[in-house]
Amino acid sequence: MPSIKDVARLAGVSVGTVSNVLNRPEMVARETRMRVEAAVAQLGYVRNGSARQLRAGRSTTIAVVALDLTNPFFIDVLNGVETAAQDVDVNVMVVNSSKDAAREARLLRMFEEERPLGVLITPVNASGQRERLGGLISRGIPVVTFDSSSRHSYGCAVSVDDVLGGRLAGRHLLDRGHRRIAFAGGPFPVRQVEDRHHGLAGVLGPDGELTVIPLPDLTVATGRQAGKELAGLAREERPTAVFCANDLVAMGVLQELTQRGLRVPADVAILGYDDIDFAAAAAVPLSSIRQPREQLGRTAALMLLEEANSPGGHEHRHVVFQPDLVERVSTAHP
Amino acid sequence: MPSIKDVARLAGVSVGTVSNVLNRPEMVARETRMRVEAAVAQLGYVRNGSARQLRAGRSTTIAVVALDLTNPFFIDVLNGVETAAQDVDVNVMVVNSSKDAAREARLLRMFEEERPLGVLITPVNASGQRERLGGLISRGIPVVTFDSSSRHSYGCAVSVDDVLGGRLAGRHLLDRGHRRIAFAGGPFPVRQVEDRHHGLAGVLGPDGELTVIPLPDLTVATGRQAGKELAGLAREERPTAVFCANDLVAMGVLQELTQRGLRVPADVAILGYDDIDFAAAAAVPLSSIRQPREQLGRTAALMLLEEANSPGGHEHRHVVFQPDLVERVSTAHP
DNA sequence: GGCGGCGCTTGAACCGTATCAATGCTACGG
DNA sequence: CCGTAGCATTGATACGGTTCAAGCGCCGCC
Repeated sequence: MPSIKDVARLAGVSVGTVSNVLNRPEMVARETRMRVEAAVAQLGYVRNGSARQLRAGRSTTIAVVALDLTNPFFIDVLNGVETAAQDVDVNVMVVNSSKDAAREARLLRMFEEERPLGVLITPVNASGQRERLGGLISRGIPVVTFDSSSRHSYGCAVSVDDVLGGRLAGRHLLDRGHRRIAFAGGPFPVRQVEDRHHGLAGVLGPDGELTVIPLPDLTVATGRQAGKELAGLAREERPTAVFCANDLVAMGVLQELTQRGLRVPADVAILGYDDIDFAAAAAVPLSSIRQPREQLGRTAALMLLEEANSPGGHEHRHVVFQPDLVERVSTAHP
Repeated sequence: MPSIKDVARLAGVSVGTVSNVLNRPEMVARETRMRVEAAVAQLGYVRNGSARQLRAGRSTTIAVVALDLTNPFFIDVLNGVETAAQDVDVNVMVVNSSKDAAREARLLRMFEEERPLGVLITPVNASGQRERLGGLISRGIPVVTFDSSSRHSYGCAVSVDDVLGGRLAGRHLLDRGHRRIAFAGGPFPVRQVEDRHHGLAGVLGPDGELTVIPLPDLTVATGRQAGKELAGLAREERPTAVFCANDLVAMGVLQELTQRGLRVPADVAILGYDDIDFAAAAAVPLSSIRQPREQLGRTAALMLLEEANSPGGHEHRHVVFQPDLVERVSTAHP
């Protein structure tokens, strides 16, 4: 495997010069540069990343710790991150915590060793967050949390106003004439779930009647569970609309209701959250609360890069985006 | 930032000893070891990954170049990879080529510099595959292709028999009494698409009447396009079943047909491919050809690790899995 | 008592690169 | 003709580990 020394020897220059050709080509004489470039090509030389990083003390890739890659929401966020990173020639690597705190801890420990340019993370849960992220932060590795489960973060953060999302949902359903409304989601310690519920409840006020269908998880499977519960209720006490804590749940509810002969939206209206592509593609296209996913990712990446590039003082910021409502058939007028 | 030297000084030993405590603890005296461990803890020392890797010449993380993270299929494969890697304490990092050849090339170049333990990849396309992967291979970095678009690979490969998948689909639809059958998929240079079509066509023989609805891409959107085409046909010439090149397409077809008042499976049966979770959760649960996704990933990872651990001779292998059929409502008897 | 062997530790070499002070060279102005 | 400025190149050093031959002290054996 040719090293920079081999290149130097072949080109008849010193290693310093080769390094200059590679990193600051403008400061080496044209003729020398060409000789070096020829040698590089001839040997098929490629720089050694570890050596560079060791010397430089910093990497050039940012790490994203995704909470759950099976949720398309994160994939879209990821796209935003990659867009921003690409512009400044920074690489993005993704790892998957799969909502597993132990696994997340392992990954973060690994990053303490690898020292990426920065870490973008949706932490698994609030408890222990401080300890798990502390190692990175104290080592000077910028950490930006996005869509965090915790209300207060250590460092920069970007999120979407979930209380507002809940309010949008509530107003929309009231507008459509619904008064008996269900909220399907959980677990409740999760901030997003709590906030969305809270926003909804706040808007309904005394006029509405709010039923909560608690779920252990936000997946299609638990959504079906919720659908089953709804379908089991007598018509006169069944909510006429369900607000689901995310689109996966909404899809499950939709499927179960449909299969049990209930019509959406005529019998029960369904409103989801996240506006994932699959939601629009459902049999009854789902209305949903849309989060600016790519923008979320892009902004998070930009904040991370900014922090990484300002060695001195850096003001941590907290950017909050606003969700909006996407109306589709599942909440149309009966 | 404390280095190994600081630890050595604090513990009153040489750096070599500290290194031994970290890497071969059994060969250092108990008392010394404890002193070193105490020093490590006190300083909060963590090893420098780049330095280790520079010295060792090899990394301990394997890289996965995913073709398209928006397709849940790959996420499941990824899970299999992570399972296998976890067992031997190897990390997995994911990057996303997004079906973009230029991007893939950039990522592979980066890996030539970073020298991961190995690279797992579904190449964007067959053409140019040799050049893009050649750099890695000639540098001794094992490459395993999975679900590759090319029929012949350089190195180990794991894939699923798509021709068989097509045959299973064809037989099933014939069994159900269908004779006018459509295949929706594309682009055709893609091996998977070609093979699935080929398998189907082979089984139909002269009895059946096969219509091909070519698509530029396998997404929900193009699936809707296909659905529109189907719905536009007069009843007597409309195929009574569609075999879709993947589940995303099938979902699009399903949605469009349903919205245009056609019943599934009564008017048109739909058969998908991949058996992603969303397929089971569709309004009309989709029948689909299932690929052993996690196993695909697990096997690919194991082959990669094996190659990485056999410095001498290593026989490249090609493992082919068999798909099977999952029957659901979308192809039930009318 | 000397010697061999064993268990543990040491110190130095090395991995491949970036950086920077020092050096050499040229050309130019005084 | 000398001093100097400017440019291109060099060579040494540091980055933080791992590894390995060599050293050291101690014990048991002959």
